[in-house]
Amino acid sequence: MVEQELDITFHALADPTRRGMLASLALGEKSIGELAQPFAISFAGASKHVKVLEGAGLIARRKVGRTQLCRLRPEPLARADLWLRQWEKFWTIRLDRLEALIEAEKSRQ
Amino acid sequence: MVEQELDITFHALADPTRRGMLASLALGEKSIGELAQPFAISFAGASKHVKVLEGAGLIARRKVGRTQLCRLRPEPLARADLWLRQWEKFWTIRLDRLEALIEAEKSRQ
DNA sequence: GGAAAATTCAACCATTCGGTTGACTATCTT
DNA sequence: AAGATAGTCAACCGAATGGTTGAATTTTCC
Repeated sequence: MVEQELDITFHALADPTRRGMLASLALGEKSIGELAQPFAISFAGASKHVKVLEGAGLIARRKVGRTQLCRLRPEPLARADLWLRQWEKFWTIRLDRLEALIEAEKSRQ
Repeated sequence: MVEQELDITFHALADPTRRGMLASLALGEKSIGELAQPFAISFAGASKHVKVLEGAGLIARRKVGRTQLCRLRPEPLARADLWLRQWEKFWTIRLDRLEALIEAEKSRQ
């Protein structure tokens, strides 16, 4: 069953809009509208993305009046990370170089 | 550009057949046929999965006679892990519990 | 030289994806 | 009671996904 969880988690993470929403939620609870706002996307579109994230267990919601407040649920991220760290031994030698490279790219942009 | 790399990497990882192929490659170089064998899948189907993995930079190939030998390329895994570790602070408190839980599940099965 | 093996390619298929629009529901505000 | 606001639902669309089959290609083996 762990296998299928990874399917769902990695699929949820494979979309830049959804990763952006998670990043936004890292700063605190957000409504669907607030999550949609940075992206050129309809309300219904955002609602679908939120449903995917919820289906992956990456967020939870609570209703406050007419708005839905979403908050981050990090467990699936931890599981995905655990899976990725299986492979650590294959890259550790080069990870320092990689980290520097990503830093360089970030500041170049 | 880092963003799109994550799209492609996470998408490649979102399929159990492809993750299985990576696991198989962790033990050493494999031909397409050897990669296909554990899965109830056609040769051409396996070839497509391999192409996805290659497109994500997760494997490289070299031709030896009429067979294609694939080997693991861990860099994209390292990048994905780097991204996931951004979120570490959201789960660290509970990671020990999670790790135990996954261990328990593994041995229960 | 000819058969067998390891792949790839092209065409096809059903399903899913990410997006839209428009109608609907629920809640708040006035 | 009448908007306006926040969100969902259902239907649709085009593109991509994961799979197949069958023909073609390259290399090896006899």
